Amino acid sequence: MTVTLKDVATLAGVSVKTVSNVVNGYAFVKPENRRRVEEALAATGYRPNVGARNLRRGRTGFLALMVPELSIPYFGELAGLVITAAQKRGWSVLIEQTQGTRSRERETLFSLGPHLVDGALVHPEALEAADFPSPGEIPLVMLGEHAVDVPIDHVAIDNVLAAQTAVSHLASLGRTRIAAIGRNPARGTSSLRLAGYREALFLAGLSYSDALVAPAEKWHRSVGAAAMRSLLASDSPPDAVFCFNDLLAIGALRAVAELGLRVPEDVAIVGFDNNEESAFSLPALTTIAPDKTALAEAAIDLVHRRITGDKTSPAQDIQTPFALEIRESTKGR
Amino acid sequence: MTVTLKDVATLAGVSVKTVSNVVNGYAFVKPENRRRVEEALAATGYRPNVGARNLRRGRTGFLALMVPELSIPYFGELAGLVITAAQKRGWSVLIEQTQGTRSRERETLFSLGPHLVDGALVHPEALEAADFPSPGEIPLVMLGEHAVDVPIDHVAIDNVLAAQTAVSHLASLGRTRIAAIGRNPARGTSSLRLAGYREALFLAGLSYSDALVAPAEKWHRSVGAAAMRSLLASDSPPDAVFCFNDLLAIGALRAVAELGLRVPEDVAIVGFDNNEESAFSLPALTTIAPDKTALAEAAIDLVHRRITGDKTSPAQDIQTPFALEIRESTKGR
DNA sequence: GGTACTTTTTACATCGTTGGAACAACGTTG
DNA sequence: CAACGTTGTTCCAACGATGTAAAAAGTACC
Repeated sequence: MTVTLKDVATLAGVSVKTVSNVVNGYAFVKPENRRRVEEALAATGYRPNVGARNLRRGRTGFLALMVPELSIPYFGELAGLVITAAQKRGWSVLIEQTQGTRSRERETLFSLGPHLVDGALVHPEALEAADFPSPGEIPLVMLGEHAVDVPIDHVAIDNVLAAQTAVSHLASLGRTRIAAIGRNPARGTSSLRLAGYREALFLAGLSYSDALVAPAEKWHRSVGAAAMRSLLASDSPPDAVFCFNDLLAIGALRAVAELGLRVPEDVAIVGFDNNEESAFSLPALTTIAPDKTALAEAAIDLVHRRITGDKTSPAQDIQTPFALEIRESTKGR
Repeated sequence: MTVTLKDVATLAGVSVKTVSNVVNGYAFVKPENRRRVEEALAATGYRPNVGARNLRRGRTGFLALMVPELSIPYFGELAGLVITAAQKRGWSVLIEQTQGTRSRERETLFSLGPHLVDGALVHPEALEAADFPSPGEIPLVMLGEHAVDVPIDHVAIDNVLAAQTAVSHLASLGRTRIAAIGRNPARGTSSLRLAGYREALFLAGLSYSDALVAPAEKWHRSVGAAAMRSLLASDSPPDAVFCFNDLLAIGALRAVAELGLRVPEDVAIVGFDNNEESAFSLPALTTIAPDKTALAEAAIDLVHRRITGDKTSPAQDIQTPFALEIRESTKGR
């Protein structure tokens, strides 16, 4: 049923290796033979057995991408871009979901044998430094915020600066009671964005207050709504909110609307991630827009470099660009 | 560096095969030897070489999932569920994106050699019957609407009935000028949902009018907004709209809002897919909610059955449940 | 102690492919 | 025409695992 090199060789009347040579574009094959082999190839519909080839070459042709959940828009979008970038380099991408739990992340990281994939892009959420495998197992690139300090290649935007930019924008609109939603000590991202938030407050001459920082276990829409409700229920409610991602912001928008308040007149809202949906919310969401394409391509670039040779140079830390996308939720319509 | 069976065997002082037997849980191994092997296994940190094992066994341990684009929420959510369901059965999932173009879909389908993956779940958008590979290549399961008539296992909800349900809901609210957005002759889904739309109109005693059916090349938010604008600009604008997916509906919501009209008072809107974001739009979207988990699990079930044995029984056609999720965009707040 | 049987281990071939060495064929050259 | 470099092809081993079959070890019984 399945056609092997041997079948093609028999049909073409040459050795298996000659067929292999044709398939792999080896230069020195007599035109006559090349023609015969190519005909046999076409006639049989030969497809190389990737497994066997990789066994021989010591490569698998696969990359793993580890993310919390594909159903989260940011990761869906990112995964799509990573797959596209990987394809250009001839890799197929295997996706592993961890639900953002530390145990699943550890398990996944550990299960990525060198035989399964050539390398991996990981977007950790809760991993700690100790969880990382001894370096040199397989090439690893970390995506997203550099929560822990491990000597591993890493690509992300400058989270502190991005958060600071978002909050400074709110301050520049004259808002003085700027809240934040998304504090979560277990997530590295959270502390970076919180740091940016505090920096911006400081630069604007505003004072920091714990009461204005709402925690959020999961950064989901419903959590954002709940957090917003509790902020608005306080004695001195905020006149602006920086949400640590767009989902929280979308939830916040809804909570504000349900209380009959207006965005941005009563409360201005800024998100983070620039999910596609955020350009269409009502009102459209002002947000930090990371260049996700650049992120995906830089990551693939890095892992490519590690796989093809460079095993030794020190871990790199690449920052990709971002922009503040100003929309209706801060500037109105 | 990499540990093979041979290394473990040397360390344990037994033959390679005995180690293999231990690894694979073969019954007749002397307790003493088993212990020694297990120690050696632990000491070396042996991980089986998946490629080699599969070469021998003729299995790869991978499934492919072919979708148009992961950044589309429906596919992101579905892919997540498929991966989870596959994992329970010990498969890893490889994702291929086609952008919904026929050529990419054909290419992808063709490139799925039997060596690369054990089976594939495909969600075609533009494929035609002639594009399908000769049956028996690798197990294939079609997800989503059965656009073309090919003898291939297939899982989906009843699209005609679902569309009919959605539109009947609008009619039951007393709406009489019910429009539709999403007509696209190149997509099988479109004709099914259009058929359901017409059925519902008929059942409600409403007449069909081409003028109320807006085409949509891509079912994206911006297209939905544009289509809605043109519907509202007509002489006798609709008082309700059935959008062929949630993205179109989200776009429509925005167009209505930009014109200063109200949903659902002036125009009621129903979507299709129940994307997570649709529960949080303003107003929240009434929509057809397919049971995506059931869909993913049924598909994995089917492909599992085909891979492990049953190659001969006729193609199955499984219908998974759906529900009408009534929210603010039709019933108000 | 020999026979028959069961349990345990091993050697070997094999999956489909490619790298390397060996070999064959060829035209040039001295 | 022998020696030689160049080109083209074949043979063999290897990648790491497992199935098969046969060898070895152990047990039971007469």
